[in-house]
Amino acid sequence: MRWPLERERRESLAADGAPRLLLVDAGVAAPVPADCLEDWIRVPADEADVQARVEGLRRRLSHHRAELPDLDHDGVLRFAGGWVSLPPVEARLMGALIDRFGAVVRRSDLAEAGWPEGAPGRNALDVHVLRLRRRIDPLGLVIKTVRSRGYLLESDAEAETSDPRQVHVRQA
Amino acid sequence: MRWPLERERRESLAADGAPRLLLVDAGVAAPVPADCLEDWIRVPADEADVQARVEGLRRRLSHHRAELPDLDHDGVLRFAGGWVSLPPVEARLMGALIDRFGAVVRRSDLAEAGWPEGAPGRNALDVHVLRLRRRIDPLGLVIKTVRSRGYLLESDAEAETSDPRQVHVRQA
DNA sequence: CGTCGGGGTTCACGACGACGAAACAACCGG
DNA sequence: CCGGTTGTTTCGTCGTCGTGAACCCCGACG
Repeated sequence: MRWPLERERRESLAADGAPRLLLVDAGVAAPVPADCLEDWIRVPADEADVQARVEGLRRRLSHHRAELPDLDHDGVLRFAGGWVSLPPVEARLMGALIDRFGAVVRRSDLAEAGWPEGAPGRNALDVHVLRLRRRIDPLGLVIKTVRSRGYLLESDAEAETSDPRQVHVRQA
Repeated sequence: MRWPLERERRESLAADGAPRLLLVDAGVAAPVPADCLEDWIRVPADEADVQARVEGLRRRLSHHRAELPDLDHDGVLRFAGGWVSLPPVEARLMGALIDRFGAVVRRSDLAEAGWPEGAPGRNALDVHVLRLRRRIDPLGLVIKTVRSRGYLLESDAEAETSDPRQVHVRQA
């Protein structure tokens, strides 16, 4: 991406833990990388050099961090360098969503995961999904609704590239 | 260091886990970094760019091997260039927190660490955590509460990226 | 073409429990 | 006597979790 042109794009990607290569314009002070998944190069530059940096980023990405959100036994959810703590019910829901990260989890399965001893009212699940959404938002995680089928967890970087309506139709 | 002149020095430093900045001569293919603590720049280069890369490496270094707070046998806690002395009980609590730095320590485990001969009243732990918080604040250390699960020690640099719920009003 | 209803989202509320904080009493070493 | 440590009590605050209800979107149906 361009620098400093695409400043806010950099921040949103950083929040998601996505790798970034900043093409720094001449005469601009070089930015200090925010984390291990960011690099920069001054343009104009040799194409081979750019490729070398991209390859370096790619290697760090795979070797360094698992792409999956991680939920430990104490209800702490870690993702993209940040963390939040989840209360018991939401931790169990999140566990079920992570098990099928990127795929649809049916409402009944979620209810089963959240309340093994039998679910309370029907609306309880909706409310907990709402609260879970708010909680994981700062980590760059998103819970999407697939109408009348269930919910789906993904990182909001991938979320931009998919049209909700098409997902709805294509699920047949 | 020079590249490709000091090839074997690069390998020995890499083995030690030391950060490296390769100054790549013109006309030589750029090497792909072996790990997160290596970077390269093509010479001749602007001095400011070199400094930016060095700073980036430094930041990654502290990110990777986050220096742990150090607690000696006399109850002196050192971190980030400063120190405070801790009374016996709080020193034992801090020891348990450092052992699991960045992870959740259950209240029961903390109580066990603080009072091996049996815990006093129920609130004693709360109060000691409170006093510990005030003591370590000037060092840039933060004890976060993970409700109904325990406590978690981290440096306040990483704290910015985490749980936004617990932003406390700071006291004079 | 209106309206009805299912599916989802969001808010407000109440009950309960966990935690924070201050104030206080007892203790101890210099 | 004084200041620092320790433990307790008490009260206030806030997070958690279920419920009810308002609302929105959209497709079905007469």
